[in-house]
Parts: sequence; structure tokens; C-alpha cells
Amino acid sequence: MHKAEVRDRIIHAAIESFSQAGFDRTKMDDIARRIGLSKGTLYLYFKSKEDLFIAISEHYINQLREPLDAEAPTREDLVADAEQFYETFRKIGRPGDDRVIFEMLVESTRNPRLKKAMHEHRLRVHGVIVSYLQRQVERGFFRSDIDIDSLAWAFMSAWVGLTIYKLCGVSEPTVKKAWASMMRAAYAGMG
Amino acid sequence: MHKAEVRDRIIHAAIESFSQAGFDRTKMDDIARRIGLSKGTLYLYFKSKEDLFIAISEHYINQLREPLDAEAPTREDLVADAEQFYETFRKIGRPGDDRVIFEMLVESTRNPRLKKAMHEHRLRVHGVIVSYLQRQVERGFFRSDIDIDSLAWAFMSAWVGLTIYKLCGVSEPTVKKAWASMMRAAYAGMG
Amino acid sequence: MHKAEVRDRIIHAAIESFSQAGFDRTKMDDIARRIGLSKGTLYLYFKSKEDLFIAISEHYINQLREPLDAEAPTREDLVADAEQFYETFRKIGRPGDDRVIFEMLVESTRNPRLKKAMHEHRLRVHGVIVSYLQRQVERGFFRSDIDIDSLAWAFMSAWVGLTIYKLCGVSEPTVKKAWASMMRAAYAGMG
Amino acid sequence: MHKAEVRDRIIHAAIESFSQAGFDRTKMDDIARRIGLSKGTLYLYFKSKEDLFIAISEHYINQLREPLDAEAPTREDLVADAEQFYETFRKIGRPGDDRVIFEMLVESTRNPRLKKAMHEHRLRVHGVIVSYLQRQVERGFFRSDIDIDSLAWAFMSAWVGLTIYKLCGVSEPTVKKAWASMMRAAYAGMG
DNA sequence: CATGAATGAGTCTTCATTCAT
DNA sequence: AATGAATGAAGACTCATTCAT
Repeated sequence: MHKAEVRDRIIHAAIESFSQAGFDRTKMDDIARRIGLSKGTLYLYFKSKEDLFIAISEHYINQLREPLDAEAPTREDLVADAEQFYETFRKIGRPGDDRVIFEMLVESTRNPRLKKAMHEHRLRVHGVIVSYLQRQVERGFFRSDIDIDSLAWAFMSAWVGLTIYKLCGVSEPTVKKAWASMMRAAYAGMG
Repeated sequence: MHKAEVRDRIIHAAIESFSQAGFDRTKMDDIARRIGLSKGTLYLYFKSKEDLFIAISEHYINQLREPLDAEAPTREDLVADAEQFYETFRKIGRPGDDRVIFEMLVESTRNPRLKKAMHEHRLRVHGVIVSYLQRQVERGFFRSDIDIDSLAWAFMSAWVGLTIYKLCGVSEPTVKKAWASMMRAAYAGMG
Repeated sequence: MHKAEVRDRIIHAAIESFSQAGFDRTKMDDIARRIGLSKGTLYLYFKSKEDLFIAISEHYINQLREPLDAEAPTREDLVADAEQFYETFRKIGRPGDDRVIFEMLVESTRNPRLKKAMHEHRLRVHGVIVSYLQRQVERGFFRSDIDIDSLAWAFMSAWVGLTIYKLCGVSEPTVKKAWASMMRAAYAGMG
Repeated sequence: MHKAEVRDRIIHAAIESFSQAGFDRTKMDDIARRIGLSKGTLYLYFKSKEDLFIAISEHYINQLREPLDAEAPTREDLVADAEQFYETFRKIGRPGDDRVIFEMLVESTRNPRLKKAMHEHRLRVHGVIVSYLQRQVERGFFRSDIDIDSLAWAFMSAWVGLTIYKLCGVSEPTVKKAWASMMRAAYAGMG
């Protein structure tokens, strides 16, 4: 079990490094020193820098979060929920997570292995949102002629975009309000 | 004039390289070879690799595109316009542009000079969208109680998110339909 | 006794490794894994990788093989014996031995300790061959004006050369026939 | 042409290094410093350490030396020639050459590309010796029932063996006399 | 005795940058 | 203006060796 613990510490140090410097500018030495280990030790746990990064990515990708399960009792609550959505999401991840996920996004545009994994993850998330919207249609909260599939992609995109904006320095409240307004408008238009 | 032309060719070669490989993995040599110049020559035009990248970024940042100027005659046309928006945008940029802009986004999270420039650009785009929405409110096409500022951010985010999804392999039609659905819903909700 | 047995198993695993990969590319880890021991354990038996190699070398060097003791009854038998020589030698060593001995040869050109040991071994073998040839001269099988000393070196060289050729992919029958032809010609010339 | 000259200097520095330390223990840095260049420069001329080594090997392999062309007027001269053979050979190569060729031999037992090249070279040398012996048979200097093919291999082996013995510290005169005695005996036996 | 986790010096290789021509 | 040879700092990765358990 000790080994698993060290592995874990490496992963967290790596997340920090990758978050701060990005994949290419992160040095194995830097990761090692963050936890008082030597460079060589990292290679006992991960075959290469890329492997370490992929391990982290898979760690995230496998955490499928489903914050959309609860049913809002009324249509108004539904809107309120959607607005809360951002807050909910934000609280789940450790600080810094967004940044690594961004790195994963960047890397995935070049690394086929990562690209595939992230695409599958995206499809799973999409599925969750689709079935959520489906339920609301069935409950009569949304019109039945909406394009659920496309809207799910749109919501996901907006989420990704806002996350990136935040990384680029757009303030948290701005981002949160943007999400809420969008949700309010869209839900109104869908109802 | 000759000098400006060479500079231009370098910039375009660099855009291609940065698009394909990202900033860190782009080699000066690669850029040079694309236009049959020697590595050394690049340094006559740009002080460093970073400088070249910043020059490209500024080149993009200064291209403020305002495709929202035309006034739709009816509310229905407005919605149709918004749906066309994606198509419009897509046609403006050369293929590959998205990718460099993504690189710029990545870099801007670390490079203060770039961060500032991109933030200013973002504010300008935001301003354009805000005044566009404003006009629609004034024309009575949108309700006057909407949070124009936040919605502008939301639209921009959705745009950025979709662009990134496209880079990650989400198909063009999917992305386009997502944008259209979102716009239709939001405009309906705002009306 | 148990200790001697483990030591022996290490030596044999090492011989295999050195044979396959050569001294420099053999990893202590590889040797250890071949016999299900841990790397650390090797160091309880041998101070260093070099020490282990030297131990192996000495193991071989001390095996002075004297297949030249039997007296051929006639001159014709002598020639036949010489032709069989190759076969005889070949059977004595385990397969793979040639390869380690080649490694020893290589190393001995750099490692003084090994160089000395191998030189002494060489002199001993030379001595055996010299006295063998001497006996044949005394029996009147070879002319008395031959340069026994030099011929002994020549035979040894030819042997070494053929062994190396075999390692380099020259076929066993080719090598064997080469030895036989050489011996037949030389013995004829010496008779 | 300047480039070819630098390339040549690198090759010679490399030959020295490989001769002294062997492939694995030769450091690119060491090669570079021998000729006052930087490590990086080597990589402008050779893709990798292995490539540099292969280049050297091919350089040697392509030098097919044919010192057997001259016809001896008498049978006695033939023997004398053969005895001189060693001397002749020795003079052709630069000092140190034997050592690299030995390294090539070692490497060729593992590197398929090198193995093939050296085998082809070996076959060419073999061909030269075979036709030399053939000529002597035709001239009536050697008996026609000798196994020319096998004898050619035997001579080559003896040569290789002596070369290696020399590298291992056997003295030059010893080696030379060994060759002469062997040749005298074999030629006598073949005549 | 045995282990195997940890080490860190050592090496190859890359590539942005410089500069003499 | 252009070249391209040369540089050397930087960084990933390896592996013999050590040592606490």
C-alpha cells in the first residue's frame, strides 16, 4: 500500500507541475523535487513523462461526475438548478484541476491515445446531459421539438468556454453570471 | 516593401507550424524550411521564437471582426442570422487559424504580455456583442430585463467551447447544429 | 554450501546475460530476474558488476582444457585427430560460452586485471600445444626444423578466428571444414 | 568541401575514441572535444552515435584491399610472399585501425545492419583469396585436390585471430612469426 | 540473508540562438 | 540581406549501487 501512496503523491505533484507549466515545460526533476523524491524514482512508477501525463488524464477522465441526477420539483426550480450548476461543478474539482484538464485538451489534439480517451469521456458526459434534457421534456418542462442532442453539445461547449475564460483571467463572478444568464434564456426559450 | 513581404511569409509559415505542432514543439528550423529560408534569417525579422509568436498573436488580435453589424429586418431574421453566425465566422478565418488561436489561448495563460493583449481583444469583442444585443433590445426584439453583459460573455464562451470541440475532433455539422440550437433557444428565451 | 549454490546460480545467469548483451549492455536487474533474485542480493555475493564479470572470467580461465593428451598411434591418426579437434572443443563448452569468452577478450583489451589473467591462460594453453607438437617431433611425425612455438600461436589464432567467425554468423560446417583443411595442409607441410 | 573535411575529422576522432574505449564507453562529448568541436556539431553530421559508428564501419568495409594480386615468379617466392603478407597488411591500415575493426566485429554480433555489411565484406575478401589460391593451383604451385574454399576461410580466421591476439598484448614479432610459420607449413602441405 | 525502493551521476540528443562570411 | 555552421544549455531517461527494513 505504501507504493500506492507514493504513486499518489507523484500524481498530485505532477498535476501541480503540469497545471503551472504545461506539459512541455514541466520537468520531471521539478515534479520529483516537489515531493522530495529523486528523478529516478518517478521512473519506477511511470515509464515516461507521457505515461505519467496519460495516467493523470485517465484519472480525471474516469471520474464521471453526474450532478444532474436530482429532479427539480418545478420548472422554476429547474432554472434555479441550472444556474447553480456552475457553482456545483466548481466545488467538486480540486483547485488547479481546470488547468490540467486544459492541458489534457491541448495534448489530446495531438496525442491519439489521449484524444480517444477524452472523446469517449465527452460522449459519456453528453449522454448524461441528453438523458437529463430528455427527462425534462417528458415532464413537460421543455418543448418536445427541441434538438436535445445539439443542445447538450451546446451546453457542454459553453461550459468548456467559460472554464477557459476563467483560466485566461475572466473573473469568477463574471463567468458564473454568464452561465446563469445563458441558462435562464435558453431554458425560457426551450420551455 | 520587400522586407515586409518576407516578414509576411515568415508569419504565415509560422502560423502553419504553430498550428500543427503547438508553440513548444514548433522548431524554428521547420518554419524556415517551409519558405526556403535559413534559420538565421528568421532572426533578422524576429528577435526570438517568442517574439515571432507574439507578433502572430497581435496580428490576430488586431483583426477585430465585426460580423454583427447588419441589422436583421425582422425578429425571425435575427434568429436565422444568429444560426448563420457560425458559418460566417468559419469562412473568415483561414483553415488552421483556430488552432493557432487555441495556442495563443494556452500561451496567454502563462505569458503576461500575451494575456493582456488577448484580454483587451476579448473586451473589444465583448463590446461589439454587447452593443449588438443592446440594439436588439432597443428595437424591441429582446426583452429589456436581460443581462446583456453576461449574455455576451456566454455567447463568446459557447463559441470558444465549440471551436475547441472542433479541434478535438467533434464533427463540423455537430458543432454547427449545436450553435444553431443554442441560439434559437436563447433568442426565444430572450424575446 | 547454500551460499555457494546461490553464487553459482548468479554466475550462470550472468554468463547468459553477458553472452546475449555483452558487458556494457547487461543490466544487473536482468541477471537478478533470471534467477528470481533481487538486484540487491547480487551485491551480497559480488562487490560490483565488474567483480561479477571478473569472477566469471576467472571461472573460465581456470578451466584449462587439455584435449591433446592422447597419443595418436600413426601419423594418419594424428591428422584425423587434428581434424576432430574442432568437434572435440565444441562439445566441451556449454552453448553460449564462446560468446562470453569473446566478451572477456574484448574487456581484457581494457581491463588490466583481466588482461593479465587471460594472458596467463593463453600462455598455459600455448604451453600445452607446444609440448604436444614437441612430442610429435620426437616421435618423428613432424620434422624437427619446424618452429614449434610459432606454430602453436598460429593454431591458437586460427582457433580464435574461427570461433569469432562463428559468432559473426559463419556457418558451423564451414568453420569446421576450414579447420580440417588447414590442419591437413599444415600437418602435411610439417611432416 | 569544407563540410566534407569536418566530417572527416569527426570520423577520425571517432575512430580514436571507439578504438580506445569501445562503442558503449565512448562519449559523444569526448569525440567532439578531440577536435575542438561541440557535441551538438556532431549531430549536424551524423544522426546518432550509432550512425557515426556505422559510417565508420562502412568506411572500412568498403576499403577492400587486394594485396594478393601480384604473381610470384616461383613457388619459393610464393611462400616468401605469404610470409610477407602480414607485414604488408599491417602497413596499410593506420595504427588503431585494428581496434575499431575489432569493435565492429563485436557490434556486428548484435547490430543486424552491421552484421550484414560485414558479412558481405567477408565474402568479398573470401572471394579474393579463393581466386588467388585458384591461380596457384592453375600454375601448378598447389595440388589440385585442396579444398580452396575452406582454406580461404582458414587463412582469414588465422589472420583475424592473430590480429586479436595482438590487441590482447601478444607481441608483434610473435604474431608475425606465427603467421610465417603457418604459411610455410600450409603451403608446403598444399604443394 | 534477502529485499526492493530510492538515488543521482552520467549520457544522448535537441534546438533556440549567434555570428563570421 | 542571407546564410548555415557552430554552440551549449537543457532535459528525458538509465542503471549501478546503497541501505533501511
